[in-house]
Amino acid sequence: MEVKEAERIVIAKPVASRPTYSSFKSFSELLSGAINASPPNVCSENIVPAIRPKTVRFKPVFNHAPSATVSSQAEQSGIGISISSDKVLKSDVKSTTAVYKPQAKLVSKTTVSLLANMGNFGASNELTLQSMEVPARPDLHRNTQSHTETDQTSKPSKVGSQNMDEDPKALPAVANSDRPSYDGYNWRKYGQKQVKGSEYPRSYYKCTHPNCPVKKKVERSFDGQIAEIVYKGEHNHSKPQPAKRNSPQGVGFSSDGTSQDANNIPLWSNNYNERNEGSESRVENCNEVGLYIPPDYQGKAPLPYEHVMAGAVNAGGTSETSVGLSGECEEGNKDVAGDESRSKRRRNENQSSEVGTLGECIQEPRVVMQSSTDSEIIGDGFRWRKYGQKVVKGNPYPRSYYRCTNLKCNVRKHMERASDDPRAFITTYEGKHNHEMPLRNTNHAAAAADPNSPTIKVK
DNA sequence: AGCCTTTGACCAGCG
DNA sequence: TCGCTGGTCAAAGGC
Repeated sequence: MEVKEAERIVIAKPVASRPTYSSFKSFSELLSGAINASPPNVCSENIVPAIRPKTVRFKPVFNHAPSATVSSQAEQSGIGISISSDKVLKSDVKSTTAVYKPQAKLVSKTTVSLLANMGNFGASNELTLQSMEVPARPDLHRNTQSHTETDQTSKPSKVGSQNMDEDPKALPAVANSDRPSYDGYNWRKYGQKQVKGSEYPRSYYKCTHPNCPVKKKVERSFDGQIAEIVYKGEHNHSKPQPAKRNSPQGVGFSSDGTSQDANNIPLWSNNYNERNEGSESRVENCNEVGLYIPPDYQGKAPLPYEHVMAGAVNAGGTSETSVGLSGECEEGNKDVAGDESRSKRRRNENQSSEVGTLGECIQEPRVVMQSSTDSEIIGDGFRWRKYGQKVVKGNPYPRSYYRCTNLKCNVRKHMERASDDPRAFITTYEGKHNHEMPLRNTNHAAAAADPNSPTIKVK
């Protein structure tokens, strides 16, 4: 376990400084570009049309760059974002967790609270929300999947739960972290296993759609935070319609993770459906940016940078924009809890509000605010609107949810701070951009060029 | 009744 | 060829 993180960490280590927005963009842009475009560059492998959501874990260094956003940090730091998740290291694609360690600063509770206010979402599905440790805004962004992605461990899991305190109903969504359904697809968990290299158990999910080959692997921290999410394959169907099960709990991410959430949760729901989560492939080796992505990494989470960047961006904006959903925090833990019966978990989670410790967590009613502002954040080259924020049970830090502002684009991303390692940000991308990057200016190039910008190294 | 989670066991790939 | 590890299967149980 330890090892794992270490590895992850290794992956990206942004410098403490916060990325400036600009830089951020560039970086992100690069990333985004990579993502979107399937540039000829490198990606020799398959071009996956669909975006694969990836979970990246960033670990910000706590240098505090107060203002620096993660992204910037990354850039500045010259992060090298190397992807070295264990898996990555290994050869396999497996988990792709890129760890990025921006120096995020921890934010005071106040900040947190603010953030929280913004929205606490609990995402629970895949993502677990992390507590609000929030770094100042930028930091907020945590990149997941993965899913992954909270930290009860290190932090008082309680915190996360706090949110949950709400009524079960209110929290409805507490979804199970297990499933990542927030992406709009329905998933069935078919296995869970403790993987050698990773600290957390890995859960295996299959898209419940009849002929859909898509599978996803999610590693969740004890907190429920998603440490890593790896998608395989592309959905050969549209997203299921929202109405599904009921989630007793309510909206949000259902415990099941399945689409329920979507249904239930109006807020999110809009987006829930994302497109494909995964394409099988991975990200392929290359980013558009030209960064080389290790095969292993492929398919997995997005590059750290992105997240980072995004995070930074978001961060800036996050608070502002973010909408907060409250409630659901807990879900993420599901897996964690795993063993417990779901029902119990759900109940407990929802009901129990033990949590609450941190003021941060906001127990807010599920409600949701939709992001009022549409703050559009541009981090990775795409414009993102924060539509939710939630504290996940295990993670004291809030998770922020972003959608691509492009009307036709269903891509979403979740960012959160790893509960187990506040310094780490986890970003999970879902879906694939079906449009070009809005920002062309940005400094992708620059970023790329920027020595500070993280570099991805592949084997 | 249907669907999902849990979990131990089994299988396949790789070194 | 053996052992390890990851991924998947499938029974049991719950909602």
